[in-house]
Amino acid sequence: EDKDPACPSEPCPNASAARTFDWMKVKRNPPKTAKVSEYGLLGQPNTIRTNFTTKQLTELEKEFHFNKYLTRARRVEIAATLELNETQVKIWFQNRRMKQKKREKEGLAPPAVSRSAK
Amino acid sequence: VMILRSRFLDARRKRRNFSKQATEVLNEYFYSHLSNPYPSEEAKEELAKKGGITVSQVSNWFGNKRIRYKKNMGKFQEEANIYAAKTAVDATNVAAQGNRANSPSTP
DNA sequence: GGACTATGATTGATCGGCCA
DNA sequence: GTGGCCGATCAATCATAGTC
Repeated sequence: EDKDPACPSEPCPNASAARTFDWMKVKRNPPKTAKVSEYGLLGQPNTIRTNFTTKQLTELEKEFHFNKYLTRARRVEIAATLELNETQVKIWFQNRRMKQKKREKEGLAPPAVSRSAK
Repeated sequence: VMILRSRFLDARRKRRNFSKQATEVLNEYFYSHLSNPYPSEEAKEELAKKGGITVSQVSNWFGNKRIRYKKNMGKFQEEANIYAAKTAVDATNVAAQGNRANSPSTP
């Protein structure tokens, strides 16, 4: 493949910059949320970010309120009930914890019941 | 299927663009560290302070900026040239070079 | 008055590092 | 070696602000 030397010797359209640094080439592997056999044929169900339903999110949120961390058993249970991977449930809790932390750090007002219309 | 995309009342509803000052500060850092636009936690705090925004907002800004920049570098050329002239601090050796000015916590 | 673009925020998922 | 968590980041998308 080529590297696109940017402009080692070749003059760039503009006098300055426009170089391509490593961070600009970073490519993330596509999500492996594949769920083979679900549709019998691929087509393209896999890949792409999963869209959690309101119901799933509600249940996850409810569980989170009860326990910030999951046990293996509980995770399996929830995954089955909500029709999600164990990994998805695990990741959801991880992200949720980070979100909680973020809100506590800045928000100062983490929780609570929704203040009627601001 | 109901496509319940109704993110019912997200927080991102009422969004306000940053002040010119904030944008200025962020862009200056971004383009003067174009080789590695990943500010440290300390740097983010300082940028937040200078721009009058939160650290999270600084993080969001850099996240969006990096993605959008690399997605369409051409579109940012003009902007890049403008800020490139302002400050030139090639980041190749920034790591070895301490921070600028004074900082609350002693390095 | 409504496309059409710019931009800040959210979020499922990835990457690298750490630890038991 | 294996697996979960953390912190940071990516990448796609959402919803609004701004422009014409």
